[in-house]
Amino acid sequence: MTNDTGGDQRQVRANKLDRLRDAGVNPWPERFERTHLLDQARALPEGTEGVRVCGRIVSMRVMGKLSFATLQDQSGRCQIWVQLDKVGEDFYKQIWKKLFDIGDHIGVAGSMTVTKTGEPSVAATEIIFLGKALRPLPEKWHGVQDQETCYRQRYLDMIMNRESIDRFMLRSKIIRTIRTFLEGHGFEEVETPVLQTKPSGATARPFFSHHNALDMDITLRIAPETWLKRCIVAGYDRVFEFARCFRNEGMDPSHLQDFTMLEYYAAWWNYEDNMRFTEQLLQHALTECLGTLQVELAGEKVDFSGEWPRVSFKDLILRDAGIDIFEDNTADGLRVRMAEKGIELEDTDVSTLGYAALVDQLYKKVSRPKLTGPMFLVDHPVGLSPLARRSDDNAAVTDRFQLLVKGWEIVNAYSELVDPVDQRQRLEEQAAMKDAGDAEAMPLDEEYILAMEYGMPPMSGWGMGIDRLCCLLTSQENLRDVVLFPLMKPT
RNA sequence: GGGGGCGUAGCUCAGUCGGUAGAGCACCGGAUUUUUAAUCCGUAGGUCUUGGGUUCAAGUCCCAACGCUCCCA
Repeated sequence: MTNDTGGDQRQVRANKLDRLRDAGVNPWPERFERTHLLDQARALPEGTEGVRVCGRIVSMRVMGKLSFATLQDQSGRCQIWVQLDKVGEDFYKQIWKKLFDIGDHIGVAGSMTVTKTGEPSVAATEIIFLGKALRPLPEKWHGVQDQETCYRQRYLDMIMNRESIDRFMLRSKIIRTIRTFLEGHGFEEVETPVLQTKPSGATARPFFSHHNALDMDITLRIAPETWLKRCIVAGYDRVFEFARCFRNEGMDPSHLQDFTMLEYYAAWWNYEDNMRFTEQLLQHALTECLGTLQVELAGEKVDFSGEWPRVSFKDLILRDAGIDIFEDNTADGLRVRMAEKGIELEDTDVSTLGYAALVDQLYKKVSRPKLTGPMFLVDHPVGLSPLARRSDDNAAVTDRFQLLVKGWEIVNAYSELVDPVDQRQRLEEQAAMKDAGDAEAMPLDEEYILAMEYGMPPMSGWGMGIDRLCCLLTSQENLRDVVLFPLMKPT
């Protein structure tokens, strides 16, 4: 080939594809018999024979009769050493030099060698073509820097940026570690429906869809909660689910519409048992996955060791705003005192909020951003927690906790409400708020109350944003950086 | 919803006061038997996100759209 313009690198590679076929080389063969991952090969003693490795070519240093190339697989990288008189002159000059590109997949058979510069290398006696890449990889030194490309073409990000693939491997390990821990503590993994006839288990705006066969509008689940509690009614002692959930709300670095929530329910526990278990679970996960209980996030040290402080909702707001939220627990009373303290909630129509929603907004405004944690926020007002058990000591609050880290709510849990009469009443209040225009309020779910009426044991339930936890443990500040393929608008 | 930043070769980035579109890597041709950001010689590669406008002249200034991003709410 002489007059190739080189302008269109894809066209150049497409031409090489034809020439590979002309030379009798299958550009996409079906398999390769491998003996070692690349990092395993690197660790082999010098002189080991019969080594067969494979991977993607990520760099090539080609000379007249001798070449080096670096292969990459999931485990890492290893250099290969290609010598003209070992692989044959025709192959070296016509196939290897002319038709192999960075980005292609190849297999190499040979023996382990260490080069003069001390680099472990597979000295090739045979090179097997395993897959043509029609497009060039990004630049070898800088890789892909563009955030948009990293999200839209995550595979490029992961090919080029080792820390990116490491981050996703760590996410898998975190999930694996937690799953194993739960299984080791008597929890059964179950799967519950994503398609729902009405959203429940949280206060959030759902996605809507349509079921054609039943000609029925449906929503995607916003939480697996009421299904998992039905499992406890059914007789499971402890259940959990890694549940993909969907909430049709605002999108920012700490909220995605499509996210993974781990929920578990344990019969016979209360929320205090659950707080202690939460400490064990997360301390175990941190130790296993990071080897430390000190996590640095955005330049701030977060220490997960020991027992984490418990702070009540009331005390927290009293501390940060000087307001006792229970002194006059009406929306109007709270509005008056917020005005006295000069606290304004921009962009929110304060006059329409109910008491509970107002407390929630106040907390998000004056307290949540300041919290580094880890800290258990406890004793939430009843109106904020329609599915949580009312405290026996104070009917205005629930036996609930949230784990806060860096202003993020990582865990939400409570002693579950198992009283079907109280439950009905509270869902009726929610339904009334929904009728009054609160899009987040929970509708009344008769099917769920029916299940409750068959009898529930005392139990404590727990939910954790897996994506947020992964951000914490990988020192990321944007959820999209721990999601393989985040939703992007079409270009 | 409001505000800021960004969009130039496959990738990473320059581009001055508005005056011929630049580099490195990658690619293409050649040389090269211990390289590892290989080296050396020679080439080629552009709808400057899109659409309007101002101007003798726009990557550059103005307006709008699209996409990404950050902050505020």
